[in-house]
Amino acid sequence: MPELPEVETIKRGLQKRIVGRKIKEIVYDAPKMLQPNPKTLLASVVGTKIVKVGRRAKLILIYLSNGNILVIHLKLMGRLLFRNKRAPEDDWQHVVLKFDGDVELRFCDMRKFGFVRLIVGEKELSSLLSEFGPEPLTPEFTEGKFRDILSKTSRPIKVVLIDQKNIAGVGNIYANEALFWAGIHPEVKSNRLSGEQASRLYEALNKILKKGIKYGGATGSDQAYRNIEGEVGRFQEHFAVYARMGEECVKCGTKIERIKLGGRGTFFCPRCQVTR
DNA sequence: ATTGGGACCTGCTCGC
DNA sequence: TGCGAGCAGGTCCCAA
Repeated sequence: MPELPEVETIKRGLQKRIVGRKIKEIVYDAPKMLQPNPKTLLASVVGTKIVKVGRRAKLILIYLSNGNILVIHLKLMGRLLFRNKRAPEDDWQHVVLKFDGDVELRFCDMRKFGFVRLIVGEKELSSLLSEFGPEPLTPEFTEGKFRDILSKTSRPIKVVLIDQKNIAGVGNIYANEALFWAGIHPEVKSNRLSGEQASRLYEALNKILKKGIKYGGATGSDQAYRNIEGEVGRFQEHFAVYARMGEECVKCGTKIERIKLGGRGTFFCPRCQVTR
């Protein structure tokens, strides 16, 4: 669920709330969510201070005063909630970082797919992060680079967009939306896009990711996504195609269709989104 | 080399 | 009303 804009929103919240705090204790009831294992993680984390918070792709990076880094992935349903320790327990609360000042960060995840991973030093971190493609909304993500990536494969463009090795942070929602605004059918082979189409898609992708951040991310009908204060996002109010199967296209009124691509739901307007 | 499917888990919705 | 099948935004791993 949480894609680049949602994770970015969470990161910004964490920057305001947890930087400078000391981690006094970590409690958990789902050992698998702590990697490589709870004992190792706790031993090198408890007692340190948080020096900064970052993001790469859909990963949250929490830099600690001893040079180690906590990497958090929320997968489909994970939430990070910043709470006073006396606040009532949250749903699916499985890992809690307890800070000084009677506050804590609660990692809640109904499916326990998410994880907190201990990374020892910058070297291990850069090797982990090097697996990802360029980061959108940064200078490294140029139109030239984007076109180069698209030209290297014949997979459907929708599948290429959500592959983290190609472009970091784009998931199902934003890939569907970007393709709609670019007027491109999701099944078009990536290396068959015209220069014009690739250019439009580059612009659409950047625009939709910025818009997602502006609206604080998207909280779908399952209500899964929250920012760290527990609030829902507002980008879902601006979905053009995602989760709108059978509803009218915002541009032409044609009914939005749904197919399956890359193993997941893919939504598009059969009239506005063309193959060439 | 790609790509499709299942696994990881749990809860919700839909159709019979 | 009850029940099982199918589905869910991410990623990894394996087999074809």
